[in-house]
Amino acid sequence: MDTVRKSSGTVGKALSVLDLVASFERPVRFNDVLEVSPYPKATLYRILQNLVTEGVLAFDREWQTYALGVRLVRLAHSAWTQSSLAPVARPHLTALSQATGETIHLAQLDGPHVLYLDKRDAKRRVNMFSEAGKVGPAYCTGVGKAMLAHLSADELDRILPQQSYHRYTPSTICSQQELTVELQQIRQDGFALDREDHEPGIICVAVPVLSRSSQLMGAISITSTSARTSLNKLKKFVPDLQHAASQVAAAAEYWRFPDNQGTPEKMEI
Amino acid sequence: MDTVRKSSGTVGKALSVLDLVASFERPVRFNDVLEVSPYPKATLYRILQNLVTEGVLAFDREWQTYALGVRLVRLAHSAWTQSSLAPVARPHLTALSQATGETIHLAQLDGPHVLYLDKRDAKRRVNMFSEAGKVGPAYCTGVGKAMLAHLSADELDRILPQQSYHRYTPSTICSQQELTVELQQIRQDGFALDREDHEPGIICVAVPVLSRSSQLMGAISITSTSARTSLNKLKKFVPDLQHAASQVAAAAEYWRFPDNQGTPEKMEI
DNA sequence: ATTATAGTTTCATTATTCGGAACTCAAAGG
DNA sequence: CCTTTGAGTTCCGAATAATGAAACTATAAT
Repeated sequence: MDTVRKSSGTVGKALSVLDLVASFERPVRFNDVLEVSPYPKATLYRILQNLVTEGVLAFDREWQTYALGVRLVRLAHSAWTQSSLAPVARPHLTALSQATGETIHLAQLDGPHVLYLDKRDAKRRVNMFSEAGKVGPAYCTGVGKAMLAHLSADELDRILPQQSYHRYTPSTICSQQELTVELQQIRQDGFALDREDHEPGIICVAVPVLSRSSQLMGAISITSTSARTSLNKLKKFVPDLQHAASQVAAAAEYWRFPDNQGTPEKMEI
Repeated sequence: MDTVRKSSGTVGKALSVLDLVASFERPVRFNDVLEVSPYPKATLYRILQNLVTEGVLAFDREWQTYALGVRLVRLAHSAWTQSSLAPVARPHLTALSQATGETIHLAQLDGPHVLYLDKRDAKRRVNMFSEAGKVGPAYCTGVGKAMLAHLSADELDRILPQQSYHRYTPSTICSQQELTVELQQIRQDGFALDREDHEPGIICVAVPVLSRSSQLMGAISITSTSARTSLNKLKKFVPDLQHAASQVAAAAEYWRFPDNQGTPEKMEI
């Protein structure tokens, strides 16, 4: 189902096992993993042991189960802080959320999937599939389509075939052809719409976050329900979204600029 | 400074490089990493390349920098969801926060450090990886001491020498001897106090989360400022804390119980 | 033109990993 | 009580991947 990454080296294999354990969404026994893993018993055993000694998997003696370890949470904190748009985008998301009163999402691409990095809830609570760290499909979400539309042809060729094109709702885009047409439109408009593509009753408008050199950095969206508002009303927020996106892009680019600390002492002399 | 984990296998080396990159708290150039890494140029180069192809490091072509990749955020989301106390503790933390109006922390041990898994601010909720995922010292925080007090002698022998015993404030416990005495007291009392050990003006009371078999699972704390309240007043919350801790422990143990799905079909026949 | 610095590639050597097979252990079945 | 079964663990020669000194390239500084 979920595309397995090419796991070339030893590290790749270890990470693929980590993904395998993650995919169970509960602590698993050795045999559970063995059944779905491509590795022979002895090999898998050793890989699991390594991961446990490295603290990236946790082994529960009592239950004899493996689960993802806390070391990952620590690493993710660093990842969130240092690598992504998330920290610089924070105040802008809050501002958007307060200005619109709707749910705001910040996302990046993780391979062929959308990965949600941050979220602001509307005052009124909407029950929805998404929290920081969660992944979702790219071909049928607002942020996903906004990002796909701004990838290079090469990257699209690699990523589009990896989409599942599952029909979540009657309005889901279910083929690469349809998607390609939609992406063309999105590129022209500068924003993407989610017309209940992914969840019935959930609509959204999204814009990409692009660097000065038009490199894709991520996407921001405003989400609501068709009961409360309409796509046309949501579209009114596009300028705000675009403003926020450019602010975030500028902040992200500026943020890494001062780190030109190659040889500061020399320069001062 | 920060203790480097024993990195036995290939995976260990890769993870140690990941930690190295994380420790910069900003995107880094190859040479930055090289200078602090124990590996020769070619070796480090290959390790970094592997990590990039695996999506666990991100390489920025334009700046030629490495940063932790989003794949880690996804894994951490799974780790948070599946392995830790965090998901089951959530409602209990919220309840505590509302009952007391103070800041609540949930933490676990990650090696010798305290790793914060969740937090309730007196006022607003906190984003997942911005606060959750942070690490702190064990020997001078409420949650840290509460957890250390309930480790086995073996584990203490391993972990106590790894503490830094840095004097953050005049009241910081700065030696293993003093700490051992304090832990004895904590074991008797059933709760730990932070008497501005870590930050001036910040006080806290913490209790461990223990399984039925007295295995340490984590710790919960109520934090406040010495300006607003006192240790004696905070102590009044100990029963609430202990109640919450036992609820969380029970929930966590129950939660993994139904997964006894070894041979369900056979049993039904 | 020369030197210095950062990053990349090569390849013979060395160390790890691989995985079939054999083993332990505990529980289920006769 | 003995046998069977299956999960989990260990062994060890063969297969594979990692290692790192050195050479190389590209770019910037002198």
